Amino acid sequence: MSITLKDVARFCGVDTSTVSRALHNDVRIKESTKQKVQKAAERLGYRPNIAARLLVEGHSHIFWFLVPTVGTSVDSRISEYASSHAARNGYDTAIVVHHGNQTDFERLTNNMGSGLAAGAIINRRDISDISKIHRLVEKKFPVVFIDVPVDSTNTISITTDNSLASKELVTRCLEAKASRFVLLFDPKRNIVEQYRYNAALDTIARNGAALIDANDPGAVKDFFNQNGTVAVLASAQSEIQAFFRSHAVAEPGLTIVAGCFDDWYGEPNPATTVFVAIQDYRSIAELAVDTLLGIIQGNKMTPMAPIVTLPIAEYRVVHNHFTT
Amino acid sequence: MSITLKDVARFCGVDTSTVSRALHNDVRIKESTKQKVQKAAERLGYRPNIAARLLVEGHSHIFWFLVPTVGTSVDSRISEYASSHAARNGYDTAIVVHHGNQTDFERLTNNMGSGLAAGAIINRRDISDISKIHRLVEKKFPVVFIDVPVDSTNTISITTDNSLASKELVTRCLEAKASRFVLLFDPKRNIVEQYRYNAALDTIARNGAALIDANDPGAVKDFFNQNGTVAVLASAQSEIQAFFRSHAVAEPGLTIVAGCFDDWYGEPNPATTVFVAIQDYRSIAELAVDTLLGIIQGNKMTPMAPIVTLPIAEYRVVHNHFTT
DNA sequence: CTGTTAGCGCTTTCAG
DNA sequence: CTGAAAGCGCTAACAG
Repeated sequence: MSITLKDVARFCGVDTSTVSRALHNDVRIKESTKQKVQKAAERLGYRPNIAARLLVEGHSHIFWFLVPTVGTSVDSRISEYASSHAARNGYDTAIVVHHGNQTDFERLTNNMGSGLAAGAIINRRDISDISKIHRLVEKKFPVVFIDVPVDSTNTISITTDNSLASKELVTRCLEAKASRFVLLFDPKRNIVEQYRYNAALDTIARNGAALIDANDPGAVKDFFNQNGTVAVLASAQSEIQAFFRSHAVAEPGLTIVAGCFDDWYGEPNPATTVFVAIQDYRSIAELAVDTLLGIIQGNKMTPMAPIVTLPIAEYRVVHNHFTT
Repeated sequence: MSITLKDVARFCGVDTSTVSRALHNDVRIKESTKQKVQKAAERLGYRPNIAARLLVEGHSHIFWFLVPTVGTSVDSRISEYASSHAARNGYDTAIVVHHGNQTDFERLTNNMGSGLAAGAIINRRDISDISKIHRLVEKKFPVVFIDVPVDSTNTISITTDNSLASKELVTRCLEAKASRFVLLFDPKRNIVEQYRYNAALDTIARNGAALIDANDPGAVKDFFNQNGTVAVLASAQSEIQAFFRSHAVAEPGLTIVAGCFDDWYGEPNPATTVFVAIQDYRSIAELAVDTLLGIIQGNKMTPMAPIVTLPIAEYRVVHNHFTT
């Protein structure tokens, strides 16, 4: 068995409550006993039993960060910032993966509600049914949604202004003289894709550029076989790259540009330039944590909109260093 | 307040112990009361208080996966597999980030030892002082190290056979006719880099190929300005890419190949081919989880070596689709 | 300044 | 088959 308060108390010849208070730096405890107790605790290797503390206090100091997967830029960056910011406020962060799997999601949701977590930041991407969460929220469990918003009056979502970002990416491509576009956003996948698709579509139409259907092989072939400048837009690098690899040919008179979100690794070939909308991970994370803290402390000072959208942090431009 | 055992008990007109047993499907409870209790618990929305359960049972069913950062391939892949495999064995996994920061690492280590975690899988990359962990291990806290091994008799580490992998990468480059090498491994950074560096060095020397010093600007310039085939090896894509971008020129008579670990995104230009050693994330993860379970169950059946090395899962070859 | 006491919600003997 | 009672380790009134 490990060392408990009782052991330290016996060792020091005081009561457990005195030890507890001494270790919490209670002002009422004499400095000398504090020293004595703290030394003893250190020497005996005392570690508080979190479960017992939790049971008494009724709430933990751990946030859960519920994500579909680690390993995507959004989730990993936001969780890094969130865990740092939470730590600054005395909370630890546990990142928990739901694999986009409804069963896992609900099991984890149950566990959250069982007192292990003080609150949760949730990316519900790939999860369709979040009624369990709504039940938790009704029971005052603090929850903030992130990235993929939820449209409901009693929840708060924090996300990037995807419409604005998508519009900006199209604009950059237009400035780079693109006159024909392929959009790889899938509006049926989720609301984020939908925003990105619609805004891009709208901007393309407004500027009289041409939209080519990515699913029409003839049109796509034609897309890469004319002169001029073309643009390919998607949420992720991998989608653009897969599209290039299955369709693109390096034509002398053709210039290819691309636009995507979050990140671009490796060289952009055959594209000459890629515009990358880097989300403001830090602001999203810190706002999520602050909001969660506000809810926990019953802070109704700042009545927030159900969905808060933040602008893109930076439009990074990746150039081709090794021309095709 | 939330619904407790007592509430359910009162609602059913039975004792709390009966409710507890009914919900655990205890054989001694009459089928009819079981039904009644389970229905009531469901209807009232009863959720067990994990803290209370933990307090009496003395151990949780949560593994901690302690990583320097999420967002690198190794950590994210392994944690995905580990969390799935743990779930199959009735354990949840919390991924906790130590940011390669000694203070965070030790605080989290303390928390682990406080009963919240049943055991931990640790990637101690970027953490120099792990004496706290050794103390935990002495107190029988189940720990398995992963990726970056620890050489000590009372801990178990699971890692890739980096020497073998590095040797293989060099061999592939040699087969691709590379005669001059640059190694970007940093043997001073950690033991993994050291293994990779030494094995590569050895294989290059054995085969009579030339090693060029990456820190000598003149030598590097010369490296890219001769005809023939050259190879650049590193642990991560980003290092190779940065090296290319600051030094490489596309020369007609020069062929560039590269070798690295874990992943390659985007196009490989100016390299024509990249050999990627993909670690066996799944085996590493599952072995780590199984080992942890073994330790927890006091399973001394399989006396393991302190460091277990696994072979690479796959050598992926990435070709240049859009030639320079 | 410190000890006594009660109780957090649950599991688990021990009785019956 | 079920109830009574103890106790996990800790915190927080309440006394003194």
